[in-house]
Amino acid sequence: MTRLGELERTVMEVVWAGPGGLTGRQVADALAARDLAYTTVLTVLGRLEGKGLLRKDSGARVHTWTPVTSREDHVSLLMQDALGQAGDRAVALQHFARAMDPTEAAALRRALDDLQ
Amino acid sequence: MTRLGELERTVMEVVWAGPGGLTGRQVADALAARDLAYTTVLTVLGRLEGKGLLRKDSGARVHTWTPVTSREDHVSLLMQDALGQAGDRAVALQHFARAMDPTEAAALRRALDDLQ
DNA sequence: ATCGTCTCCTACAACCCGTAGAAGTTCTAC
DNA sequence: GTAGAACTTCTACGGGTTGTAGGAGACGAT
Repeated sequence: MTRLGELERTVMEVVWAGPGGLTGRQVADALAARDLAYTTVLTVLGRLEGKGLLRKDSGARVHTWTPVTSREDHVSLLMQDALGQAGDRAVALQHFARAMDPTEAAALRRALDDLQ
Repeated sequence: MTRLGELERTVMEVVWAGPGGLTGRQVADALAARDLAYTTVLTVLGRLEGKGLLRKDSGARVHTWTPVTSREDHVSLLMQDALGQAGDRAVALQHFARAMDPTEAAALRRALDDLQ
């Protein structure tokens, strides 16, 4: 599991927010506020592809990038990764539960109940 | 939340496993298998202090380092950090729950139940 | 044929991390 | 009380990652 830099994360968020497959131009436009060179965006997209987070669909002239996993799946992986660093996983989960706000704890409980 | 390198994490594990406050020598001895220079260990301890993960208690001659948070608290923070990257936190929690193994899910459920 | 646009490759500076030596200070053993 | 051991602090360097981007080449439209 490779780690992401700040811009890389931002780009992932753009792609996740998009309708499934974005061109470099579309991503660059979405990041217009950051005033990046177009090639900068392409470089980052390429790196994210290299990290296995994006898949490139090469059209004749224009390519599009699509997220390999959903944002929530990705987050879930990160959380499991973090949990994997615990010595005592049950205790870590306890701490995690204790640190959650009540509505979120309820959501998590529902998720666990829907599990079967 | 700063990120940790591999050696940094290993050193944290040593300190977490220790009886509360370890000297550089003790940490270096625990890592003898890696055959590091003593000063390497000291450098890492200093960096971990800079990152706020260790507190240095300076004795007259020998200093000891103590973890600022428990390992499980640290893990819980990492998990929350990861969760913070979700767009829809409830959905992310769902994915997380679904990816857990049953006994661990049970542990988490217990933790949530003990919450009040 | 020219201009705009796209991709690919290369590059560079900053930062992080693993790694450690040099120098200075203090304790200890003779 | 002096030599050596042990300890701390400072500095450094090499490799990897990340943000940033330019140049060159390919291709389509006018």
